[in-house]
Amino acid sequence: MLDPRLLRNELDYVKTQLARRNFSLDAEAYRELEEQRKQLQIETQELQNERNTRSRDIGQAKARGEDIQPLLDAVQDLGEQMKAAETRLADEQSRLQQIQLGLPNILDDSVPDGKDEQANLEISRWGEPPPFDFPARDHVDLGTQLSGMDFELGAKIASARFVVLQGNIARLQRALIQFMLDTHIVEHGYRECYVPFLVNAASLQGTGQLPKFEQDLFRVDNDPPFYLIPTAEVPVTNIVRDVIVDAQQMPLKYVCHTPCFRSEAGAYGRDVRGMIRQHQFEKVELVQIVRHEDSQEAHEELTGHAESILQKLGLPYRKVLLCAGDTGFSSARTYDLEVWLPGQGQYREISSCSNFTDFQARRLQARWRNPETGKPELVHTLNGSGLAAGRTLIAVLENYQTREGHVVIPEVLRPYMGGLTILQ
RNA sequence: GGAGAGGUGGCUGAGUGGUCGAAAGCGGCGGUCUUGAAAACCGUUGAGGGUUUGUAGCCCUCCCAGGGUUCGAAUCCCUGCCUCUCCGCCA
Repeated sequence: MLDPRLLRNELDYVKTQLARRNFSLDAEAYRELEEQRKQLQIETQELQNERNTRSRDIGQAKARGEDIQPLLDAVQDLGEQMKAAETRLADEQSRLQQIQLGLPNILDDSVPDGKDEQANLEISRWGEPPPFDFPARDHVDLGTQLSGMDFELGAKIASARFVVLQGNIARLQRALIQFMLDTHIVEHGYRECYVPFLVNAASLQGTGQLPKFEQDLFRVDNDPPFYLIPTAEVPVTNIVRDVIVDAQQMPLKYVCHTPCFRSEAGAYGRDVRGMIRQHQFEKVELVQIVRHEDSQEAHEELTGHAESILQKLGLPYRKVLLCAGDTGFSSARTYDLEVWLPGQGQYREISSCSNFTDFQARRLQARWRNPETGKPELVHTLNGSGLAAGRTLIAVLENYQTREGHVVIPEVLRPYMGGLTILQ
């Protein structure tokens, strides 16, 4: 959510900023609603004030043993008026709030213009695509040949976009997850956590998935409904919902492995082959809760933590700064890390690292107490995949394949694989 | 699933329907004392919002949430959520 004061005082600025995302804000309509709100709120509060004053007088008169009937008569229809005003104000405020909840974050100045991924800005490349002297197989062929990756079985048990992994391929995915968690805990100072995979609507509104993106989520038929988490970002960031964090505890750094569930509505034709786009996948997520003046630096640091996993695994990747049109709803600035997939002959997203500034914090009422002012201030929230384990598994299989269709296990994973060096 | 108890400020914990946003204690902050610290003592200390150039003043809201009764609700009534205890069941 954007600062309501900013919307009130600098509406044209907001409109210009949001236009970068191709989001069109009807400034005139908003201004009108805001004007009505102001009138209604003043009116309502005046009526409440009168009610309070008169009730106090009645109390005092009664205590003195006076006849209070005339006073009671005088306030006869005050209550009605006040209730009516309160109702109108509540309606008006909820109308405004609905609009506010639908407005995306304001982009950082450094975000390049552009409407889609074509305009993303490549920042850096690391590693070289492996120089195979044979035609590269994709992970579906490799996985099938190694007999541990079965999409038909996934479809039988659940539906399309599910997979069953078995044997050493299943173990390899688990090894990747363990390796990532250990690295972030030991080397990068994150705190591991375990969280609910089903969350309530308030949590999803806090991080920005609701009310606007319900079609991307799986809803569980419960009253009130639960939703399967689309990312650990949701439960982990909600740790600080309605919390005022002590200054000494800042920054908070969490790492969390969870399955993620996405309906992929609107992506029916895309990436239908293989494990690239599944309804369920494993991910290790990094979340940071920081002071506002630290979030830029934290964004670089967190992205670096995700990069270090790719580097330790020896996977070639590039780092991309997303353009205005490609940056997510809640984010002010996002880096994508794209890993080289020999089977596709292209770089594909394996991590997305975002600075949400105070956008989520305002929805979450997530604050910290600034010792300098003694007052609560909104935190800044950040997160990034460190990394998407399913896609990392794919990347390992494809980049470490041999002519025979075997897969060499990267050094750093061998301790997690009981010393195994090759899948065959 | 059955039976019972309860949800008040950072924490503990009071609160006959009438200046209660709320006693007291702890904690925090500031000060006195001290070479320094501790102890003691004094003071101070919730959050959100409106108006406004305003971190000034004035005002509104908030004692789990949502309704209701009343001139007036932390206090009374209803519903929901959550927590705790016991029994049953279960990983």
